[in-house]
Amino acid sequence: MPRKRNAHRSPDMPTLADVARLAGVSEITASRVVRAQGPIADATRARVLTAITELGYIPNRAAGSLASAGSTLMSVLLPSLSNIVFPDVLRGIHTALMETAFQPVIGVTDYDPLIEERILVSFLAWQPAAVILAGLHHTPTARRHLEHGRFRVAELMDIDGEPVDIAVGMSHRQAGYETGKHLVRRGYRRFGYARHNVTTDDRASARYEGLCSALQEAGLSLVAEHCYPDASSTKAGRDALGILLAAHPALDVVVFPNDDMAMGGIFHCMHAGIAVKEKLGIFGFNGLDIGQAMPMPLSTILSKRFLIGKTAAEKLLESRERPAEKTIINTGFDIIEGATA
Amino acid sequence: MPRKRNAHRSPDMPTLADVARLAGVSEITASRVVRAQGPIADATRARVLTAITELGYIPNRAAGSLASAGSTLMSVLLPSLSNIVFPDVLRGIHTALMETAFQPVIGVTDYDPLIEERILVSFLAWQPAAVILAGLHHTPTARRHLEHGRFRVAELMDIDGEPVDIAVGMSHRQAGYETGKHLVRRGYRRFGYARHNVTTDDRASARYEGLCSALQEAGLSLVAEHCYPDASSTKAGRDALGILLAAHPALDVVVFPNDDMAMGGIFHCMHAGIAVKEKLGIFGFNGLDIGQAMPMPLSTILSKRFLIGKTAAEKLLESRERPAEKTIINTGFDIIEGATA
DNA sequence: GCGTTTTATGGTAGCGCTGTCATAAATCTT
DNA sequence: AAGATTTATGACAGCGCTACCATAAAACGC
Repeated sequence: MPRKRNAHRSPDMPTLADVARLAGVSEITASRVVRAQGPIADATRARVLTAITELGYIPNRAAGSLASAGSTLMSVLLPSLSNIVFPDVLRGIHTALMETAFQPVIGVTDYDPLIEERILVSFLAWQPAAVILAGLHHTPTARRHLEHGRFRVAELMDIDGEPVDIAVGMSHRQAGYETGKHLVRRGYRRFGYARHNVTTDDRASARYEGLCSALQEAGLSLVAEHCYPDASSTKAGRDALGILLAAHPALDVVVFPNDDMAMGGIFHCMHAGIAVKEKLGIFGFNGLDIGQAMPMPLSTILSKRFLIGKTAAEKLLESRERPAEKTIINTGFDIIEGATA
Repeated sequence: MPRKRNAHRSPDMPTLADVARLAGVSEITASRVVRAQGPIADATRARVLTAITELGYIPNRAAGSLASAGSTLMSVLLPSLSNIVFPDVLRGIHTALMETAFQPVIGVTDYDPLIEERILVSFLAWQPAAVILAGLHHTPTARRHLEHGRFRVAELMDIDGEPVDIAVGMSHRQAGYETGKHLVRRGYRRFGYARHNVTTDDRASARYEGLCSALQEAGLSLVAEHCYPDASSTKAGRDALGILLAAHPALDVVVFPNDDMAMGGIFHCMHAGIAVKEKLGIFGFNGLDIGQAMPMPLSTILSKRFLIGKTAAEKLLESRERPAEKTIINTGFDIIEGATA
């Protein structure tokens, strides 16, 4: 019976059957050549490859996914693309997937677990080979999907908790704690903290708690904090420090949730003629390149974002099946002494 | 005949048939409810929706794509994720797709047309609804695929050329030209240029050419240029300016291909005690937030990256079919006077 | 040289969904 | 009220590919 349905296809879009016919082999053999799977005689492979080139054949991944109940897609759910942190993670993922057949599909959750859940479900419709998300905190529904799905799962950035499958990152609580210890050791005593308004940034909160507990151990506590009523940015840091110092001029060090804001803090000091480090210490988080290229390199903690993304993707590729036990990979962090605290 | 092939599926993964059975309707009716397509009685829709919730049904997009010869994926090919420019574009795209069924699939080309071609072909295997790429310059093979494919195409950033379907961006040649005019008007005469090593960044080259022709019109020309032997970064700008000034101390203004490098230039001046603007003008490109949050806001050109991404994605969604005539949308640019030139 | 394993290939039956066409019921015309 | 239109639903056949099983030939073991 003749085809009835071709109307909606390009008439000249070749299929595997066309390739097989031209190469004089069966469809399944052609399929094996395309997927580089199973034993194929060299001569046969060459014939099929020639036919593919000749026809300009492009495999239909939808059909492949349907038939094999799996795909070469990797779902990546990131909280934000507004600062360079998550693009760095994405770059790491991309680097690991470069020479593989896998392709990342990106979603941005805006730090909202409900949006994360919604996007996750829509991604699952593609039967991804793996799902990568940030943090260990998800909605119950999302968590259920992650646990019961037939795909690998990597949770990035944070390792303080119980992962579904793999966690790659660092302890943000410890980073905050080490920040506190370091600054106390340096002689700072009157601590300020400049927060931003994203309350669901669990990592920032964990660092904050770590900082507080380090201060407590030293018999200190935060003298002042200010929450900038908007998202994190350099301007936010600059304005927040201004407000903080106006109310508490005696502060001798201010910790920021990230480098962007900390650089804003430095810019405020430059503008207001405050001697950074001598008069007021500034400490950030992330270790962005730009902070290190400043005349006075920012004191901060280097988070290994590229490495986290790359390691996670590589780890996911190791086995298609989820192993019995969970994996936690600590990529650690480095304190960058810098010149601002 | 009983199913033979279920072994590789989760046994409890419900299909449309399960939903239809539970709701007491045919598969196609259930399908119409899922896709919100075609006329459905309210009562029927409600019954199907209930069944979907009850079963936790997740549609299989691979099957849908196969049957309809189309997908809800939008392929996005970006040159880089290393600075915030393309993540900004991606954010714009993401914002436009937020409430739609479309999902971006990201590829990074590293400014290499051959990698772009390779990734494009692998993306076409998913029969995307649209392809978004940067620039108007592609390999002949890529161009052929773009022209003959059954999907919309948007080429971003640049509008100096002939698009395949839609182009959204600005004239980089003109931006460079306006930069030159502006600086000449300000009284600068001895121009330097600090380049980076990515020779395939066509936009940067176009700006460079525009700058040169503006200088020529004013009877001037570049006194000196330096090509930093590495990728663009703040450090690159800082080092490049150092080298440039060592060889040509008489320069009174240096133009950088982007804000990252220009900020590095400012950092060099701060470090070397050079009075920015009075002694040496610094001019960038992009209008990054961080440059504007500095005590001395960077003089630069604001490129509307978020808008470009958002506009392109919105435009692509307007019609599934490629219209007869090509569209060019000029999002323009603003000169930010700043305080550094 | 005769079983046994390995290598290379093919036939067939779906994977889960949607396009097409058909039909029945409800609503609108004049 | 009879025909024309719109609204709501369904039967069915594939979309292009791969899992599963089968088969035949070649290589191997002793």
